Amino acid sequence: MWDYSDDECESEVCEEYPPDQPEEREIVANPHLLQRALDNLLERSPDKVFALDCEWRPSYRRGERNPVALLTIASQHHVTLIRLCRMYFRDGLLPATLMDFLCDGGCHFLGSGWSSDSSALEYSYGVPKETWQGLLDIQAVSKSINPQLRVGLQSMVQHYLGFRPPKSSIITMGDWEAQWLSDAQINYAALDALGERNRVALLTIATPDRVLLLRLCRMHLDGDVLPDVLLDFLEDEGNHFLGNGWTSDSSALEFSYDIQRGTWNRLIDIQHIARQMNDEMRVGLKQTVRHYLGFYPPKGPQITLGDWEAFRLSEAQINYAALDALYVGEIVANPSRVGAALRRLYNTSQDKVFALDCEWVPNLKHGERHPVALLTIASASHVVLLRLCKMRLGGKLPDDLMEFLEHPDMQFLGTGWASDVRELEYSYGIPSKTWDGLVDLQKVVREMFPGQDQRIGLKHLVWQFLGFWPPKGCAITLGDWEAQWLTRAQINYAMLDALYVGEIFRCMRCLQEQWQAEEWHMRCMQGGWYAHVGQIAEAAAPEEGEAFAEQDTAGAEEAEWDYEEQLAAQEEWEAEQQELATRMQGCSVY
DNA sequence: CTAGTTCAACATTGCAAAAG
DNA sequence: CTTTTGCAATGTTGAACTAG
Repeated sequence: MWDYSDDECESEVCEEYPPDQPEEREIVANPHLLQRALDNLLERSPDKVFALDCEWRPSYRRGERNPVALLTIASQHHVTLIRLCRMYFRDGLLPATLMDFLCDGGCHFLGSGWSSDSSALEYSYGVPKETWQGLLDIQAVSKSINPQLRVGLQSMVQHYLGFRPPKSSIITMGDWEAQWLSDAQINYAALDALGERNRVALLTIATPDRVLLLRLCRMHLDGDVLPDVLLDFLEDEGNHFLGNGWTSDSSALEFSYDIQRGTWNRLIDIQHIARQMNDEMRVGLKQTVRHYLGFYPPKGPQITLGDWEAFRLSEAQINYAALDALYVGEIVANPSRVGAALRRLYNTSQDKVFALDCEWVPNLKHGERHPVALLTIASASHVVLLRLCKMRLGGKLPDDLMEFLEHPDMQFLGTGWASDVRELEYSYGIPSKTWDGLVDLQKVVREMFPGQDQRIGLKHLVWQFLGFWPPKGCAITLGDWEAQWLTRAQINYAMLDALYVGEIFRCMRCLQEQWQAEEWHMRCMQGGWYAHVGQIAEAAAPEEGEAFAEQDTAGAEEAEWDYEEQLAAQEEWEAEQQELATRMQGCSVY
């Protein structure tokens, strides 16, 4: 049945032992001697740590699987080779004596790359995979302390033991593996290295959670209930945990060990922190702040979310009032008056930068599609509301308007303009190339902050650059834009919507000029925004800027505050890392 | 050689936000 | 209410390793 004879196998085992060979070894090929051999093994192994390995004949054909021929059980000073191939088991299952030994809760088992061995044992002798729940796979350990190192035996031996394993035929290799695993010193060496690595290698992000995962795996051996030591450690308010992309890990843990996600409420995800460290602007966002503050215990002056909101709101009132009072609005429903209105708009504008926005009756039902009802054009001081739905245009915009829109000297702005382009093309056949020169602030911000959440609506832009949350009632947005008379609220809404866009753009430009902070500069360069807006700024006349100086300084101050907060957070994080490092020292995996 | 795994890249799905 | 869009979780595939 076997390619190589039994004698050959045994002689290899006997002759090729390394110098530090075990004092005793035993080869069992008779089921009746099994109990005695196991007792003997237990007796000589005070630490009850046993390494396991299986050997079977390689299969070279699809579907062909050879049963496990040899099971090696090794303690520090004793190796027992159980020649399963020589034994006859009545029901094809391993004898109870062996199974009892393997399931003994008082013993600790080790393996290397055990998954393949366990599947082979299951196939050969019906050993259920659950038997190995408490087995510690040193490949996993090695991976957790040194993810770069290959988990092959060659690499691991060389790394942990400092010499190259004898490279020879498959047989010697296999036997050497048995010997290698049997030597508990190796395991100790590996685990010693683990403790050491834990201290220094904590920065390698994968380490903490892998180690923690191993602990769980290890603890599970001793009983179905999670050990109190571990639970206490996890729920100890004095401990701090770090993770990297923890969401997926926590779900895996929940699935595997039924650990509640709530356990990780206090866990700090380094990915989040890192993202915020690199990005000063987005920290101002409400959601990010909530997230941010939610993770850090209140320090110094208590800054709650409510306080934040209050702080913002006071500014919001100022801004909102200023915006509302500053602008002159004009509603045009007569095609013949479009030209005059646009000329007024053009003449009162100093920088020739115009913000555009469209409104239409919402398509509430499937297949419904309403034409654009209102086109809002805003300069820095004037707003023109063109009620296209009242002009009886017959699917074509007035020439004056088209001329205005296609004028090369003017700069147009929009946010999320893609959908507006679609609607305008559908309603009035405006070719999309008309908008080639249009700056979409949404796109600009997306370029500025790569890697951030790209779902940036006008609401967020206003918050980010103007410092308050615009009131955006659904009732107005979803209202009837084709009504005979627009309500005051609708007019306000439409005006502000367009004005916000213009204000944001001017705020950006002022920030660009005023804020010489290095990060900002870098970010602008990176995002290509500098070139984008800078070009426009050069072409256009200088901005009067008086009305907005207040806002800009406020924005700059705030950004600076955020930046300082981040520095503090970074220091705190580093301190926590230190603490964690010392803490992890005390919690070796084993 | 085959079987099993791990990890990446890619596609798919569901969800939340934003738009009117 | 519908639609679109990006994100995050999930599923799938294939290459690279490791095992005998």
